[in-house]
Amino acid sequence: MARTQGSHSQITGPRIRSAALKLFSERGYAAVSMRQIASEVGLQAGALYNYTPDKQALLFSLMKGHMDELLTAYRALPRGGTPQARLETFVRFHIAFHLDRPEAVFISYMELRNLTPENFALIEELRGAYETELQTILTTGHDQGDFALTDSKISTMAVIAMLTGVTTWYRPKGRLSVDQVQDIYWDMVRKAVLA
Amino acid sequence: MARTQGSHSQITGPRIRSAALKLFSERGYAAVSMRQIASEVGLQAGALYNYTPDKQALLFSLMKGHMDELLTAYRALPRGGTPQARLETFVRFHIAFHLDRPEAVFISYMELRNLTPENFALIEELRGAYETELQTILTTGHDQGDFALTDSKISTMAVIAMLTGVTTWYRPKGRLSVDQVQDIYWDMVRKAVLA
DNA sequence: GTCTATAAAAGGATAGAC
DNA sequence: GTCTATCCTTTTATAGAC
Repeated sequence: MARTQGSHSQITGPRIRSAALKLFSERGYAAVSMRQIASEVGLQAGALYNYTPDKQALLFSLMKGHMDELLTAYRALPRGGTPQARLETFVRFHIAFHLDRPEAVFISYMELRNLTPENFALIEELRGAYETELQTILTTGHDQGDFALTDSKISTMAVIAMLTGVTTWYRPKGRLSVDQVQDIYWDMVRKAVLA
Repeated sequence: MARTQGSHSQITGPRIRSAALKLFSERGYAAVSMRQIASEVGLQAGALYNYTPDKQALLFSLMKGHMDELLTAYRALPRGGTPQARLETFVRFHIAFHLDRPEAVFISYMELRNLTPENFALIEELRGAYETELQTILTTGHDQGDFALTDSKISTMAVIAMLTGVTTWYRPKGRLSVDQVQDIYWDMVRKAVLA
């Protein structure tokens, strides 16, 4: 049965992170109190400080973890093939990855301004690295004559904005599967950059 | 010279709205206090309540004003022509309108969750009406064989997400003019929905 | 219409008992 | 490792003087 006191260090940390992820994504970092996070986990507020030095570190940890996971997962994919094949891989990966963790995606886009300047710079560097992965594909394809782009940086931003937008409307119980969504977006992206 | 007391009802209201718009967009609704808004205008916090019943009403007023302006401005445009011409009008309008008021755009996308349920429903209705304008263009073009769409609702969301994304990277002093940005995005949208 | 003053609640974070 | 208790600050909103 439930204990109201005792030692749970192995599982309490992840539960706090999970609760913070949920509450931050639902209500926003600034609108969520440490007491609310603690309550969600079944703790008193003071106990949280055994796991994070402060609220800011908790937010940063969630965002850093998300960006690290994004880059690691993408870079673990096979990288060969034509620019078109690599672009298709990117599109399908981006959609699947983002639809799989909507809360972390939401936080990572919405709470940037609540990071300290130092933490913001670190997250932006990771985001930039991910964007560069796509931009490299697009410029390679452009140089080989497969793609027609006026400006590779803008195309990069446009494609990422379009793809990330799936998280604003997709619902797992909805009428479309992730596979179908991937097919539809790949079709639009493919045509949009076509030579 | 500056007065520290006195009556300014004609201009204080707009200045409060302007200050709130700026601060909400920079730091987020929940992170901005009424004192900070008042300070930005050169008032004490209590004076704000001559202009708004509470903080929530101030946020809602800004978002409602933005959405009303968006719909009114779009519907004032000429509506005739082929689906392709109407789509181009939409794309260019959406970019120009959004780049012209980045703060209101930011708030209207980021602060939805800080609205009361009633206010949220009202804003969502306006957003839905705007999306329907685009979806109508796309389905008309699809039915006439000009466009090839797997799913008109998804195409609508994808195009809007892509276009609205300009506000995340565009800077007025940057290397591209609004005209150039419109050209680039219109090229991508046009190809993306092409039959 | 704005000020000062204040009420009443909630916030982040810490100390010390267990 | 968690609890209770508390410090100190900040918050939204109101009351009454000017």
